[in-house]
Amino acid sequence: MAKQPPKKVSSLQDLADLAGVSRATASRALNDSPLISEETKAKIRKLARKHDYAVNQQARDFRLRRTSVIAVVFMLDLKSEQHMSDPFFLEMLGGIADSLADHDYDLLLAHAPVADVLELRGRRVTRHSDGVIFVGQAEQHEELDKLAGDEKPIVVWGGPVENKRYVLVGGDNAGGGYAATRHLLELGRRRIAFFGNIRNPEIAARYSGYERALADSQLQAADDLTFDVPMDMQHATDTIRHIVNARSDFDAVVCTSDVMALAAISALHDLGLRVPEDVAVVGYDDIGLAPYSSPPLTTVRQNIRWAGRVLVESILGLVNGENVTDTIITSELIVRRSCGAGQTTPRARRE
Amino acid sequence: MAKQPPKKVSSLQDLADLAGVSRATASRALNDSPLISEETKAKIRKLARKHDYAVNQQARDFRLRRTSVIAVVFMLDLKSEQHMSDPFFLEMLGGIADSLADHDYDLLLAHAPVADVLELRGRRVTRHSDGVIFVGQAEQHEELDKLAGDEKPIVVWGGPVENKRYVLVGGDNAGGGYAATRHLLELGRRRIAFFGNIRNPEIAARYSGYERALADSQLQAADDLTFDVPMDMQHATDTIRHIVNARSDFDAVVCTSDVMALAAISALHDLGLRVPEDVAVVGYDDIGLAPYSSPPLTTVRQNIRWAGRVLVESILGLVNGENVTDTIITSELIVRRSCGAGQTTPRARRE
DNA sequence: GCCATTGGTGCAATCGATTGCAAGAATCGC
DNA sequence: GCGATTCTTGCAATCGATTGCACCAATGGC
Repeated sequence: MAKQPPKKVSSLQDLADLAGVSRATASRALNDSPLISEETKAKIRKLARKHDYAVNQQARDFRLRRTSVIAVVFMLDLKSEQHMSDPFFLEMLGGIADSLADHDYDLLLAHAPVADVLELRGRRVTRHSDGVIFVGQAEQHEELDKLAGDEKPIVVWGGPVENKRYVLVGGDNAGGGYAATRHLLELGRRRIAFFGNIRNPEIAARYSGYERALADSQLQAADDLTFDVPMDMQHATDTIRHIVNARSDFDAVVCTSDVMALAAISALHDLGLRVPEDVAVVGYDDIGLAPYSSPPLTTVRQNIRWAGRVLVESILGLVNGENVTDTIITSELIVRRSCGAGQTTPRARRE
Repeated sequence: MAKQPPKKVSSLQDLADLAGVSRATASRALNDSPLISEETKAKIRKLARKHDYAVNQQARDFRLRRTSVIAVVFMLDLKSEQHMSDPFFLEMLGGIADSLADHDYDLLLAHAPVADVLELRGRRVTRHSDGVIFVGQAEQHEELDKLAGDEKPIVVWGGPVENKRYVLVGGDNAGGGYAATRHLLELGRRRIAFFGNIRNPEIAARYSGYERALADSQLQAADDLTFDVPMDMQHATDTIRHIVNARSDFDAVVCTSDVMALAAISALHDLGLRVPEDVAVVGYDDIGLAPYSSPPLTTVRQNIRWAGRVLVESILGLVNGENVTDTIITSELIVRRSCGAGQTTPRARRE
C-alpha cells in the first residue's frame, strides 16, 4: 500500500471518505460511542493516527456550544498601581494554567477592570469562556456577587464574606494572621503593627487572626498600630517612614504580602533600624525570593499550586452543573532565622 | 412602542427578523459593508444596541477560519525548576496581555514544554491560536526554527542567533552586558565574574558585551570567572558558595537576572562578605523589588511593556501576512546607590 | 419609451463537527 | 420460515455567522 499519501486529511469528511464510512460514523468512532463496532472504531482510529488527523476543536466547541476556555481575571488593588508585579500572582497563574491544561481547557488571561468588575458583563472575557476565575476580591465583593450566576459561572479566590452567592476558594487567612502574630508575640514583641487594607476580605480575615492572637496574650489591637496599606512597595515604604518619623513605639510589623514586607524591611534599614533586632517583620505568601532577603523573611505560606488546582476543579464543576462548595486552603508559618528562639524552617530542619 | 421586549436576541437571525431584513443584510450592516444603505445600517445598529446584541465571536471566528487568539509560551530554563517564579515573566505577560486586548485578541497561556518545543506541533497551543509568541529561547533555538513557518506564525523574544527563520524581538543584550560591566570597571573593579548560561542566546549576547567592556579596559574574560549558572536562585547561591570556598579572587559579579543577583547578594552576606564593598553585584531586568533590596540593586532595565507591544504587533503582522522584521528594544543601566562614585539613579535625580 | 447602469437586498452555500432518527443487516426465537 | 430484536451505520438538520451571486427597482442616457 502507498504510505503517507500527501493528501491532507483535515476534516472529518476526509477521514470518513478514506475509511469508506460516513462523517457520523467517523465522529462516533473517534468519540468512542457505544453505537459503533469495535472493528470500525479500530479502523478509523488507525487511519486518523496515520494521517495525523485531529478534530477541529473550534468547530467541535462551536457545535457543542461551549468554548473549552476558562478566563482568569486578576483583581488588582484599586489604589496601588501594582501592575501584576507580585510574584504571588505568577505562581497562582502557573498553578491554574497547569491544572486547566490537565483538563484540556485553555486559559484566557484577562486584564483586570480597575474601575468596576461589572464592566466585564458581555465582554469577551465572559462571552468567550465557559467560566471565570477571579483571583482576589479587591474591594468589589458586591459587584462580584452580582456577576455570580449572571452570565457564566464564576469562582473567586479571596477571603470570607457574608451573604455571598459565588463559590469561594481561599487561604486560611484568619489562621495565617494568627500564626504570624503569635510568632512575634512568642519572640517577646508587644507593640505589633498591622499593615493592610482591611476592606479587602482576605486582609480583614488576617486582621481578625491578628486580633485574636493579641487577645490571647491579653493585648489589644491599637488604632495607632493598624495601618491601611495597599499591597505595594511604595505604600509600605511610606508607611514605615511615617511611623518612624512620628516616633511611634513599635517593635514588629505584620505585613499582608512578602513584597510589602520586603519594602518595609528596606525602609527600616534606610532609617537606621535593625531587622529583626529593633523591628521584626513577617510577610505573607512565601514568594520565591523570601528566603533570599536579608534577613530571610519569616512568612506564611499558602499552597498556591494546590489552590490553583482547587480553583480549576471548582469552576469546571460549576461548568458541568455540579454542586460546588467553598474550600479553604491551609497555610503554614515559615520561620526563617528567627531572632533568639531556636526555631528553624522546616526546610532547614530537613537538611 | 413597547420597550425592552424580554425576547432574547441572541443570533443574527433574531436581529434580522426584528429589523425585517435578511441575515445577510444584518451581517453586512454590522460590518459596515458599503453594499448597505446608510439608512438600513442605522436602523439595524440601533436595534442591535437596544437589544444588547453582540455577534457570537465563536461562530464568526469559525466561519472566518481564524481564532482571534494568540498563544504565549514561556520557555523555562531546562535545568532550573524555576516554575515561572521570576517577576520578569509577569511583567512581560502583562505587557503582552494588554496589547493583545487592544487589538481584540485573546491570550492563551501555555505551559512550556520543558523537553522539546517541537512537541507543541499539532497541540492545542498551535491549533487553537492564530500565532504563537515564545518568551525566551532557552536552548532550543534549532527547534524554534523548525517551528517557524511550520503550522502557525511565531515570534520569539530572545537573543541574536545565526541563520534563523523566525522573527525576533529582543533587548539590547550586548549593550546591557557592556553597560553593566563597564559600570563595575568604572568603580574600580577588576576581577569581575559573569553568571549565566551562555548556551542561551540572550545570555551569550550579554557575555559578548561583558567581554567587550573588559577589552576596553585592557582586560580579558577569565575562565575562572565565568560560571554557567541557570537563572534561578538556588544555583546562584551554590555558585557564590563555591567561588568563595575556592578562595577565588573576585570583586564583582555580573548576573543575568535580578532574581539571580538577589540570591547572590544573600549568599555573599551569609558568607560574611559585604556588598558592594567586598563584592559589587549588578542584576538584569529591574524587577519591581530591585530598589528594595539591601543594598538597592543596580541593574539593566528592559522596557518590558514596550517589548510586549512590539511582540504583539509583530505576531499580528505575520498573521495578516505582512512583512515583519526583527526589533531590538533598548535597555538602560539603572544605577542605585553606587558605592563611591557620585552616580545616582535617574529616578533619584528627578526628585 | 426602452435598455443599460447602479444600488440595495435576499438566497443559499459554507465552515467542521455532533446527534436524533430512520433504515438496513444480522441474529434469534418459535 | 418469518416476524421481532439487536447491532451498525447513514441521512440530514443544526450551531451562528459570512459572502458570491442573482435579482429587483430605480435612475439615467439617448
